[in-house]
Amino acid sequence: MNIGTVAERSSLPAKTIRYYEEIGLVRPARDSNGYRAFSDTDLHKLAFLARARSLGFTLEDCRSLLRLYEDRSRASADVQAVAQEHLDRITRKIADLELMRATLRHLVDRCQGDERPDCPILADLAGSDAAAAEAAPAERH
Amino acid sequence: MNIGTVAERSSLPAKTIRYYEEIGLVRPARDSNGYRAFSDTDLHKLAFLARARSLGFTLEDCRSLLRLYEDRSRASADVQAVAQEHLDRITRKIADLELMRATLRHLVDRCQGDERPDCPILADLAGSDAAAAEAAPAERH
DNA sequence: CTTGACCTTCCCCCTGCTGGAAGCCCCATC
DNA sequence: GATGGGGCTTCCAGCAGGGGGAAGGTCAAG
Repeated sequence: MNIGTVAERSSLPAKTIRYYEEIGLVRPARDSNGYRAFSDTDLHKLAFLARARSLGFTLEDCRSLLRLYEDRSRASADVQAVAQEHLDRITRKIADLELMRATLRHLVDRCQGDERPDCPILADLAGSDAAAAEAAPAERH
Repeated sequence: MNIGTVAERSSLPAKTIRYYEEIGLVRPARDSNGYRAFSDTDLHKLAFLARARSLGFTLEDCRSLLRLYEDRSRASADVQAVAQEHLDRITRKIADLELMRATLRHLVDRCQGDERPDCPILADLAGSDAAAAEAAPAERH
């Protein structure tokens, strides 16, 4: 298979596939004309990568997962550990974003949104203590 | 004020402040020795930027907000629009992450986490339809 | 034979910094 | 006056995770 076919079937852009080869995640063979020649196994790996990326794993996580996937004597605990760590990162990220969202929502709600210049959002950003005390649920320090 | 002082007071690294100057967010004067000479206004702007960044605004958002902040004839609606758009981005991001989290949590919970190789996490990533149908709350398409 | 769709490599661009090297500057100390 | 240790300056390189596009080789159809 050429890269276009594989791109379509794995739903990864060709650019991305070339990049994954560059960083050693896949190692397709080459035809005599220099074209990459992907096997079914390569395609399978790329689909694996696409799915892992869609779950938010970093490329380094993907490398580990792919190694485990190919290691028939792996321990499922090792896979679980990678996934659990990622899960924790996601949970922390969500918590961060929810804090931001709460603060922003509060500020946006309090802003009149008219043609006048007075704005609690800018007041908060400018560090007005009154604005901070009154408008921001997230603490400032 | 020299950059070190300003860095401390704005709680931004000196490197970051130089970067903000490079992209035109601040324009400190220069002493005869070439050192950056920050005014109170510069410091104020940097603190504004630090706060806006901590709320997750992009640097381009920051540029807009700073312009509005300095425009005494601004309409608060314009500020609100920037913040609302950012709020929407955050909300979408949280939704994405929550989808990932639900799927991952499900997979991690179903994995035995022992020394055996069988693992629903890898089965899902590998696109096993059985694993997908049974293990993944997030749809695959 | 030409056209157009592929494919190749190459390098720069993005966001938002961070680290490091090489080289001034300034103040204190010996 | 030399020296030492901070500061400060610039520039260069790099991180993730690719995207855009140029310049050129290849291949099958008409």
